[in-house]
Amino acid sequence: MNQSKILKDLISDNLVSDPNGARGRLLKEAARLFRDKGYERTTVRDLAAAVGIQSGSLFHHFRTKEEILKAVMVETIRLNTALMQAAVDAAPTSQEKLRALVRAELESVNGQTGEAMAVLVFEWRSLAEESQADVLELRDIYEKLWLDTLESLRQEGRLLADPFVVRRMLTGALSWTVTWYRPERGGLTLDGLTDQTMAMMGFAPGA
Amino acid sequence: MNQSKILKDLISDNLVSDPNGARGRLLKEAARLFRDKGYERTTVRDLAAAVGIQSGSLFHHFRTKEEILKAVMVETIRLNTALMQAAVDAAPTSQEKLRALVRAELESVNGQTGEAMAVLVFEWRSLAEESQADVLELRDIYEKLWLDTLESLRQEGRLLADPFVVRRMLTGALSWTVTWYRPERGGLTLDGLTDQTMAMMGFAPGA
DNA sequence: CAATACCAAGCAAGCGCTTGGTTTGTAAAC
DNA sequence: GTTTACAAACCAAGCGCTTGCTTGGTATTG
Repeated sequence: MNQSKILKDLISDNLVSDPNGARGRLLKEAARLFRDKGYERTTVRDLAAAVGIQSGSLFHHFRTKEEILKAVMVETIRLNTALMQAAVDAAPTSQEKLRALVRAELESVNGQTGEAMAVLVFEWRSLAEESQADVLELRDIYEKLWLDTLESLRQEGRLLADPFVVRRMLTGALSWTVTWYRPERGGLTLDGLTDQTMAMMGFAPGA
Repeated sequence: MNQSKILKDLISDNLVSDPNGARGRLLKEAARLFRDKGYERTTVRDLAAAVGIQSGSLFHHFRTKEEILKAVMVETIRLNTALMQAAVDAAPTSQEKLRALVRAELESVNGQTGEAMAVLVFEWRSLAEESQADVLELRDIYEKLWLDTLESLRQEGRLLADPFVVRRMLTGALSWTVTWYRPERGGLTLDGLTDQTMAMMGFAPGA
């Protein structure tokens, strides 16, 4: 199952918005603005201007500004859970599953959905506590993918550290790439960056 | 040279504010508030109330709110550069130097100066661009400590990945601990967490 | 008696959001 | 194939509130 097929399925199930529709376009622009300027510094007037409507008209689609932030996060997490699930299923061994997860997360963070993923990481505090709980529930689903894979490696003796700790370290390390990784300069590709991440943990490429 | 000696030297050189003075107390409270609520959500009235003065009186000590943010960052980076320098100097081998750096950064992030370090990481965007340049200059000094150490390990064949990439991965991973590491629960000490970090990279403890 | 530290009051600007009314898309009714 | 009906999408205006910061004056300190 390829990536665009996964996206289409989610759209037809109403789990993520069609990026060509009004709602989807707004969420895309919102993600970009929230990442670039931060949620607090982005005004509803900025958001409205980005999609060419008046600020008041936003509230026809969303009840509050915070609902926009939550929608960005929820839809992003849904899409990426599906992508990661597919990546894991396609890989045969534990080490290859880990590589697939690292690669998928790097792509989430630095690719198409990068803006939204950055928002998920850096604008967490701006979500109301009640909304945080809802999003956390979704996040647990895909955290399990990581933990199962890391647990297998641990049992195979190929990982020295605690899977829980490693997952959290990787969350930080991979998310942080959004602040410095620029594929257009330096010649480091996403595959190259994936190899470097694996190498950092002592996994030689192709082994 | 122990930690409180280092702090005292910096204070007498006017490089960091005495935490008992008016300015130092404000910066400490500011760091806490900025970490807890974010820079934008923290008002000058919040800051003033935290040290028991009127909001207008803040501007007797600082010209703008942003100047407070910058001061938090600059003083934190100065202190931690000095602490890291001491930690590296005290360790004999490359691996022990790396362990000392990891340990020192974990302590910066999760210990006394943790609030300010979290601000340095997560409130970066709220700094005006001009201020960012000033702080970046200071940061380069202590980044060099890391790169020199990682470069040595690389040449010894004990590190498979590129030092630049590893340092950035570690920046993310270690900073991120501030969002989940709670020494009071779970029984994982800072030393334990340091061991886990080293183990993740394939360095067994005490080797 | 000067400098430093502070207070009380408030201003101008910007914020999220509301309101009442108009346009646009769609599809059944005639 | 034009008319009617109606909801969805949007605009223009602005309200009530909060924001960072200023001002003019008063204690406090060496």
